[in-house]
Amino acid sequence: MTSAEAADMPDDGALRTPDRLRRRASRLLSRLTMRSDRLVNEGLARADARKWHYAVLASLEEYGPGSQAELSRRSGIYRSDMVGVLNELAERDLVERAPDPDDRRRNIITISDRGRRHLRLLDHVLDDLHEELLAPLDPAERDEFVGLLTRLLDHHTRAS
Amino acid sequence: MTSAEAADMPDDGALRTPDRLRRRASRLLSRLTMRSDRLVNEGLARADARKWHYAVLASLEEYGPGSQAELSRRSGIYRSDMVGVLNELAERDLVERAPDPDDRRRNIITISDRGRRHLRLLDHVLDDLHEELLAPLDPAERDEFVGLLTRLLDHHTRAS
DNA sequence: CCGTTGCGTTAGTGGGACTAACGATGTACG
DNA sequence: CGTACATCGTTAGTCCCACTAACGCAACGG
Repeated sequence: MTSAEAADMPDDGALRTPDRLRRRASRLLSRLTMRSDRLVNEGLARADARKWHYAVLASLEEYGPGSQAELSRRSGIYRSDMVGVLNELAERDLVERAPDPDDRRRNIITISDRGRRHLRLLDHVLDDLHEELLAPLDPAERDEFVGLLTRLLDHHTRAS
Repeated sequence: MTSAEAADMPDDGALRTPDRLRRRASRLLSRLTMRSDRLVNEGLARADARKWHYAVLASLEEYGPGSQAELSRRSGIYRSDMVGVLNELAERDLVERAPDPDDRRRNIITISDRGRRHLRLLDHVLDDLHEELLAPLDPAERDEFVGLLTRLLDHHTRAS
C-alpha cells in the first residue's frame, strides 16, 4: 500500500488512519521505501551521483570491465536505461567506454582511477545514509532486518 | 578480476551482483517493495480494485462518512488524486457522494452496503496476498518484521 | 463586506520500471 | 556458402505513482 505523507499532509492524532491499513506489511514496505529512496537519492545527489552510478561502479570494481549488457544484468538496471547512466559516468570521467575489438557489437566499460576514488566516496556516503535510515535499530536488529529482507526477496526472485 | 573472466560468462549463477550492493538495506527495501507492490496490485486488479479503493473503503468503515479532504488525510491519498478514486468507487456503487447540506463546498462520502461487502472481500484478498508475500517467515518472524518496519517508519515520519 | 481559509477539481511535472523496435553485428546450422 | 536466429547498443515511448500549481467556489471571522 503506497501513500504519501508529505510535509503538507500532517497526521496529527485526531485523524488516524485505519488499523487494518496501518498494519499491512505491504503498506509499511511501500511507505518506508519511499522514505528510504528519498533519503538515498537526496544524499547521493549532494555528491553529484545517483544510485545507478554506485551500482555500476561497484559492479565494475568488483568484477572488472564488461559490456553494457553485462553491467545491466549485474546491477539490475535495464539495458535501455544503461545508456544514460554510462553517459553520465563518462561525462564525469569515472568510466571509459571503448569498442570491443573482438566483437564489434559491444562496448567495453572500464572504471577509471577517478571512478575508483568516487566509488570509495559513495561507499562512505551510503554508510552514513544507512546509519540514518536504520538509526532506531541496534546492531543485532539491523542484522535481523537485513536477514528478513534478504530471505523474502530471495523467495520472491526465485519464485518469479 | 580479469576481463577474461567477465567476458565469457555464461548464464548460470556466475553472474553475481556485487556484495556491497546486495547487502544495502535501502536496495533490499526497494527491490522487495517492487515485488510486493506488484503482487498486491495484480491481486487487487483481479478483484477489479486498486489499493486506494481499499484505503478509502477501510477508512470509511472505520470512521464513518467524511469529506473528500478528510478521507485524503486519513488514507494518505493526495486530494488531487482522490477525485479519480471516488469516481471509480462511485461507478461501482461502493460509495455514495452527496453534497453536505451544512457546507455546500463539501461532498460527503458514504460507504454503501455493496461497499462493505466489497471491503470484506478485499480484506480477504489482501490476507491471501500477504500470506504469499510473507510465506518464508514463521508467525513470530512476521511479527518481528512488521515491528521493525513500524519502528523505522515511525522514526522517519516524526523526524521529517 | 472583505480577507482568509478550506474544499473539490483539473492539469501537469518528474521519475522510475518496463516494452517495442531498430540497425548493426555475431553465431549456428543445413 | 547462405539464411535464420540471437545479441548489443540505442531511441522512443508506455504506464504508474508521488507530488505541485492553480482555479473557482463557498464559508467563516473580523
